[in-house]
Amino acid sequence: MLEELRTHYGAIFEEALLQEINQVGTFKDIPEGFKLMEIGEYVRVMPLLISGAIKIMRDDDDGDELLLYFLEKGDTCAMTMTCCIGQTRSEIRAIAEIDTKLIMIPVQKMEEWTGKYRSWRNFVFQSYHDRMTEMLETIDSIAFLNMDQRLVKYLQDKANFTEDNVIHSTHQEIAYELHTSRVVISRLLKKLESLGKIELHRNNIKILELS
Amino acid sequence: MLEELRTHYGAIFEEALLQEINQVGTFKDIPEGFKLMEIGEYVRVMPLLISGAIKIMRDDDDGDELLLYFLEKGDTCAMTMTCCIGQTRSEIRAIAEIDTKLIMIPVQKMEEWTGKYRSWRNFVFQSYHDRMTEMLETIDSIAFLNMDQRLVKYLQDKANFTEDNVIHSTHQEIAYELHTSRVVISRLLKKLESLGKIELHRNNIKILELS
DNA sequence: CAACAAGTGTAACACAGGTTACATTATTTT
DNA sequence: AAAATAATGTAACCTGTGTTACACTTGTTG
Repeated sequence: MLEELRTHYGAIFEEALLQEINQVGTFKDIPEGFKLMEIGEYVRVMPLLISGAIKIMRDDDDGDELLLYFLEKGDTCAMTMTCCIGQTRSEIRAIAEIDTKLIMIPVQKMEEWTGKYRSWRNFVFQSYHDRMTEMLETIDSIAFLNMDQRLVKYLQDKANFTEDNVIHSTHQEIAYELHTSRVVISRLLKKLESLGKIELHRNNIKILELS
Repeated sequence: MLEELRTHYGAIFEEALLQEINQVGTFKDIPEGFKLMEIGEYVRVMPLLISGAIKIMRDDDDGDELLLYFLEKGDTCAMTMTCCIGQTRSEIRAIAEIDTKLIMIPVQKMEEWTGKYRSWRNFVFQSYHDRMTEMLETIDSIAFLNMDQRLVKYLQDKANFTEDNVIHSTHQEIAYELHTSRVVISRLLKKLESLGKIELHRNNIKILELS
């Protein structure tokens, strides 16, 4: 584990901290689709991503849902920290988008390290900042963009972080994440196809040239 | 200043920290409408609110804007911290909604205190958490609610934190904050009035019974 | 292989809310 | 007081997108 830890966090954490993480952290392999966190659950561990991607969704009581952002390698769940400290429940749902490797850190350590390691503090603050920025981008999208623009952005983003120009999603799945209906997504995708920007197949969408 | 500081922050900060804040902080009286921060500006100080309210707006390049949330007494601008540390530019615009008293803390101190005072760390983390939660609420509103529901929520929120059931805004101002047009707001307000929930006057709206 | 489920394509319609245009009323400026 | 400006009221219209309904295709299961 120490090896992978060093690869992804060696540049930002000091040696002593790396050793501590190696000691108290638990390495986990998470399969695609696994639910890591449900709304309303208490948070007891903090994840440090090694590889893969975790989808963060917002849900309301009426079954409405919306994709907020993805966590990738080098990221952590910023909300986890304060949820732990403040003993509050999770506001979001976290699902492995693809197979994912991560290290689980127990709550108490996080608190301890914040006083002890400057690099840890900076990491936590940076994480907060990154997540804030992504929330702002999400707000920009839903407030200022039309559905067709949001869809294009969604396809681009997904192709980027999966490093695959074929997106393995059904129209229904995309509709859930953008909080719209399947018919609307099918309609807009068809328009994109007729513009020569994508190719539609069953269960997957090939991106030709979106930008 | 120490007195007011103690009133609002005495319960959460340790004595030594209160003393330090008193020494290095600058007390400021901000008049209603004053712009504290513009998008793209560098952030050099961190505000601690004593009283009043600060409106945080998101803008895009095309002149679109949207109200994100309000800061009140006991709050601070969470984004400020990491903007300072990371030397990045502000992503948001901050305007005094009403006359506001606050204490400005220079950047270097914040960093120092984070290592030195546990109470300061907790305060900063709590602030991040609160702001995150408010951003999520904003997302809920724009993603899951209709404009009439958002308007009602807006009126309620505003009446709450100004502790005044008369809202001193024009329809145009409300339209900007909810990112819609004046005509739409006028239309919906008129409907609320005909339902006996509000009373419309020039430059102000009296809330009768919204919930 | 028949039956079924899942995924997609498409038409027809409904409606919230954005746009344009103009009238009316209140307030400020000259 | 006249003129200009700001705020509001309202009608008529347009568009994006959500909804319903149904056909068709592909893969799966008994």
